[in-house]
Amino acid sequence: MSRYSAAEIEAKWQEAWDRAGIFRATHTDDKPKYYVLEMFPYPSGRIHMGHVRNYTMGDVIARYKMATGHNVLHPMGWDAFGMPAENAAMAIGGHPKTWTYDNIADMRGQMKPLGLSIDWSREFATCDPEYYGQQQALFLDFLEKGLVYRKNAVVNWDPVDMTVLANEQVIDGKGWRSGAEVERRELTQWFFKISDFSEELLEALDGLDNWPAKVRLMQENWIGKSRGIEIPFHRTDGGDPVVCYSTRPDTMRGASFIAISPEHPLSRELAENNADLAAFIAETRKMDTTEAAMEKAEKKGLDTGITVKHPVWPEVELPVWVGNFVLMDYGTGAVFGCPAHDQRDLDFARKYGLDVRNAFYMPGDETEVENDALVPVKSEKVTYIDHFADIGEVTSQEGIDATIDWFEAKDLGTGQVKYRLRDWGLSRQRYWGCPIPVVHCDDCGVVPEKKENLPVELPDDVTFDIPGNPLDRHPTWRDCSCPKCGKPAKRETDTMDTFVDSSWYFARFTAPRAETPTEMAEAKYWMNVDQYIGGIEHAILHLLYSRFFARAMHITGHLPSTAIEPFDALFTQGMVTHEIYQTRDGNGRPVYHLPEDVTDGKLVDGTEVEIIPSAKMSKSKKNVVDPVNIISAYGADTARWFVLSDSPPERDVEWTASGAEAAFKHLSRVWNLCDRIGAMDAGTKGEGDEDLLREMHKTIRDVTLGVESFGFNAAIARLYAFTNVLSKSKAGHAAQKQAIMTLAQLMSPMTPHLSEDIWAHQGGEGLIVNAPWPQADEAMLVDQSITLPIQINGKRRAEIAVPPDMDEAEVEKTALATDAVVKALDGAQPKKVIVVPGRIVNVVI
RNA sequence: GCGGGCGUGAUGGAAUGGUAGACAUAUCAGACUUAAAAUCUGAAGGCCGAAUGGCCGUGUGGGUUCGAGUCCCACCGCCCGCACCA
Repeated sequence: MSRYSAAEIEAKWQEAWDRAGIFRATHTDDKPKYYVLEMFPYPSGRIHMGHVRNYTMGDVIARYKMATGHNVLHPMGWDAFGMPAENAAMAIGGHPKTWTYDNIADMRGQMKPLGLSIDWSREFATCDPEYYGQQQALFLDFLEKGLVYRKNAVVNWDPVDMTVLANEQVIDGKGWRSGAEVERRELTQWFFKISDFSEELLEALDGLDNWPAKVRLMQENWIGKSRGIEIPFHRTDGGDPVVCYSTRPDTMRGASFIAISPEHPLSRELAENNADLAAFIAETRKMDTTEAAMEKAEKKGLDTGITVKHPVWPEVELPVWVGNFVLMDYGTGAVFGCPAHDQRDLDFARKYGLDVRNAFYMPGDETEVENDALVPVKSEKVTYIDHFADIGEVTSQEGIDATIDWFEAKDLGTGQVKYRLRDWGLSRQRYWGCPIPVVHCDDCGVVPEKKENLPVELPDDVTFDIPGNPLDRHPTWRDCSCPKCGKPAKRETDTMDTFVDSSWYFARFTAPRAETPTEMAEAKYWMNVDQYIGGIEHAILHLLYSRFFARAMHITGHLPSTAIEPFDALFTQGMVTHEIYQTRDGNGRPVYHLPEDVTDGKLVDGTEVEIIPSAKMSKSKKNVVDPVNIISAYGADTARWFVLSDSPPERDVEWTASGAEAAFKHLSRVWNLCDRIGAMDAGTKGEGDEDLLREMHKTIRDVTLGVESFGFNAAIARLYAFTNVLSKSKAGHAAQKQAIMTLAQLMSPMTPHLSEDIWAHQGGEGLIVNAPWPQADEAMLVDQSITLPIQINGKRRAEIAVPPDMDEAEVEKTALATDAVVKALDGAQPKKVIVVPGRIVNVVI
């Protein structure tokens, strides 16, 4: 008897697939195409279990689709620009380019043993000049269509990475990568006009039926549509009115002050002749250097001395304050305060002694409140009658809309739809990114580089000994001639946000060597991505940007109109987690230990470790298992099998040594079964052939369903169960052989190497990867006898064995004849008998 | 604060409104072995019982239904996303 040797068979079959060029995708019309894509990795240098899980899921889909007659595209590339390469260059010397390409080579080497069905001929890295040159071409086309523009803006500045961050990249006031508190700076930057697409990006979410509802909802919230109204408040001194934005004009009656942003033009204007105000504005600016501080900062304000008239009751005058809490870049930078119905406004009003006025009265509340009366705040949600608009009850968005209409009808304001989504700032003051292909000319201003001069390549001779952007201080790289007038000019030294790189790579895979960003015929054929798989952490940024890019690429003629939603189906998989093992050093600080150094809760020297519940694998906590070690210990099939088993794919899966061990044991068992069946005499007759084959067909049905619905864990459980049946089966050789070959096929998306080997051992024709997916025989799915539970008043009391086609009346008769029912009825008639064919009988007494 | 999700054995989890706990881990027992590992066989939600069996059981409390882990309402707990957004 031979032993299951993963190392041997995995290398062998990978070579066989390579030789046959099985995974190379070619454009043919004789089969339906299927494009499966996993979010491409950042080349950090090591693959981790998260990668293994992600790519294994994609591989299961890809291989299943191949077996079901699809022309599959399953590519892989590298999201290769970004800070870590520069950080490495700063920390250990060397060049980001060398570091990155070395890492790519390493990771490719670690990935290939997984036996993924990837078309490596399409591989590229975003830092290849062939790729980013096409990205520059896209940029120029976007520029021409007004999809990208330059403006002066207050931006998020990461003082550690020394670069600008998009709003989306600021999390809790900190840089998403560096974790440094983000400052606000005013700079001239490039922006994608994603905000023009707010409504479309929002509306189209409805069509993304095969996206997780959660992701759609997150995008919806991020786009943040709100309907409100802009209302001019006329100044008592005759100056330009102060226009406020509100989504709750129904609270207008409770308005008791106006607050404008320190960055509001009026604030700036007034500050010129008001030293106190100038000081206040300067102070808020200083205070507001970090977003985090802003969130916690006390609400502060300063009275400008200006007053405005209430739009509905002009006799009521409201003071205008400058408030540090008013954002200039949302709405109009000016709001009216309604302290009676807003906690923040109330805090502000109390602090500065401003009025608190009730805006509504409760139904049934007989006492009408005077305009300027101070009333207690009603905290409960109220159904209220609006005082100034004769529009009845205002309880919902419809009521608010009616209020807006009322204001518009009286010419007191203009209804406005606003979005939270801002334009996407893409300029980064970094070296290791795609250069923005424009030139600054003293005479012509900002001039796009000519397409024939693309790619604008990054210079290799740069150093990272001082912080900042090496392109800025490069002696010659900046020098160029103006594409327009030919005079000496300077290149832009900012590079693009790396999210740009990942916003269109899926399209590039359809024609990775094209001389243009895409080739329409290829894009039309392969797009959209039929199944996209990746982490939930990209629910907003990457996926929203990609959706914008697909639209922009359509407008610029790089994608067909059918591809503006690039991902037909999205699946967000959970993480791979592991327990954390820690001890304490002399000062009580935690010291972490690698799982491989811990046995039975103890270190080699016998020290007991503290076990902290499972968390995302992270190097700093040392709760990592290196896929390379797992593959060399057990083989890729074991790793693949285990990351798919146990937990539903969308949930986290905990890596445990015993689980990995169990996966390996199971594969060995299947291998041994194959051996056992191979050793049987071909003519051997046995017992229970039909039972085995029935079970086999049910397994085909269940596993097929499982694979199609991302129920990989359930599919695997079913395969375990069938293996158990097969190993105990006394069936004859022919039936057992059929069973093991089908088992191998059903396992092949998950354990392709083992499956190939079994197939070959059993004399299967060709490669299993080319074999069509087994079909469940309907006739074999029906048992000759089924067991029906009998309930009495909803509690299970007995069961009967009946033929599956027995009619309901007969089933009822049989059920009523069982001892338990006869006894319970005690001669009486049942009130009701419910027969659910094939499932259950319930006798109601 | 707003929005969303989830609560099932010791553990991961399974279950189109129809026998709750499939499958796996850990555990226990047995076989094989001088022994261990490996392998194989079996037990196992809780309580009562020698047993046939009975009662209870999917966070808590109600409801709908012949029948609820699943649907509805309220509450408790945990997780995630968003947020000086007017």
